[in-house]
Amino acid sequence: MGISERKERERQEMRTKIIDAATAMFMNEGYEKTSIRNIAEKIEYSPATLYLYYKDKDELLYEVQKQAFSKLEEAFAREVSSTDPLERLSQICHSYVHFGKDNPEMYDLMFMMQAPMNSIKENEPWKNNKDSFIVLLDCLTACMEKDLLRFDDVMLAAFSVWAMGHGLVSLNVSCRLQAMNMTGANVDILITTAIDHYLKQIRK
Amino acid sequence: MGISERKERERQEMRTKIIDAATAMFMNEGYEKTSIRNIAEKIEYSPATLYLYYKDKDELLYEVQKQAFSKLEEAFAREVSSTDPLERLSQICHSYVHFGKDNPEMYDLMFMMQAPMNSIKENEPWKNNKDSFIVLLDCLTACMEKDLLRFDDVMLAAFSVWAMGHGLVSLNVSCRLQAMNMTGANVDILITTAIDHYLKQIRK
DNA sequence: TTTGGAAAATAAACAGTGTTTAGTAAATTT
DNA sequence: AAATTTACTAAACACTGTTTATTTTCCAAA
Repeated sequence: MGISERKERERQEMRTKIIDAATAMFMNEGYEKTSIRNIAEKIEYSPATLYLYYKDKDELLYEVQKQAFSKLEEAFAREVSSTDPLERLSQICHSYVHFGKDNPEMYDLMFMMQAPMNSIKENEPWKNNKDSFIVLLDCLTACMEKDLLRFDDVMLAAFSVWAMGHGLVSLNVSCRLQAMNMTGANVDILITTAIDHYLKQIRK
Repeated sequence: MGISERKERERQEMRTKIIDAATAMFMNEGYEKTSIRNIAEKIEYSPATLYLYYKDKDELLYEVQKQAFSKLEEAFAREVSSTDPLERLSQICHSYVHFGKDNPEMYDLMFMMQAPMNSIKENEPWKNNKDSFIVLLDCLTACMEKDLLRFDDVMLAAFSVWAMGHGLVSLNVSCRLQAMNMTGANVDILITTAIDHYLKQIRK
């Protein structure tokens, strides 16, 4: 019978309706204005309804995070095009930094906030970032097969590059770059310079 | 007359009483359990009283952050002892990482959370981290005077080292290292290895 | 020493939050 | 058409940060 299938389809439609609204509010209105009640109002349902589709707010945030990672992967697909491994690595880094600069709220949700990580079951790894991490991992593997980098271990290389990129972006997102007294465009230049400098330093 | 002086002294005592309680709760009970009401209960005053001493919660968090930076400076004073600039740089990095690992809630407040930064006046730089940043800056200046590092600009060097250290620590604090499937002690080793590797890479 | 006024502390309320429960309305099955 | 499952929601609960009006405490002058 096709009726239970329709029900299941409607259920999925409702789920995407919710996270689409949540994602949009997150990007436009920001984290502050994104409450269960506000999301419910936007999709014209009662707040309690959201709990029929998601266990709690953390689980909802986890789904929004998943959406955000899709957007990062899209950015990679658009901006990482070179066949030269080193050039690819540079494109990945700059695409990552660019994404963080343009979507600070999303970046916060993806890499900084504690909340969405609470809905991950014990002994189950976080896998929302898997695909985008693999992009980096594959690129570094290609680099190291050609012996282009000052690393012995691919995992260590991936972790190091990620940490540097994340360090630069997150210090900006969390407004800690006020430490060095510079504003706006200067910060962008500083971050870009730092990334390029780092890529030179790890090159053989 | 000494009476207004006593009043001022009592006012300061009350202020420290509040942030001491807040700091303790932050470190022991964690961020979740640290509400204005809970702090007020701990020091046996009404919640409204706190607002006679601090404008809002963000300002309170900013003061707690200040306390946290004092603790980081103490850690530096204890653990950064070498006269050799490169060895000093290594000590600074490891002390920083160690601090972040042992005080994740404090680290969050110092370098990741948005909240405490909201109480900084426009056009006024963030200065809670000034002293600890200067420790790094001085060390790097000494390193570069002896031409030991692959950097031209001290500020760029400081920013890069800080970003790398922060990247490593904050990805751990925010539980994003579940990405690489490893737990507990392995993560510590990975972070330490990454730091040491980085220090080698930036050395001339 | 009593009284007036300033200063300090608070009770209670406001507007918001995430979440649960009990009850209603709609859709499906019998 | 009646019974039952499903979908939804109104209302409440226990919190949150913050403000206002009121009370208590303190000090200084009459």
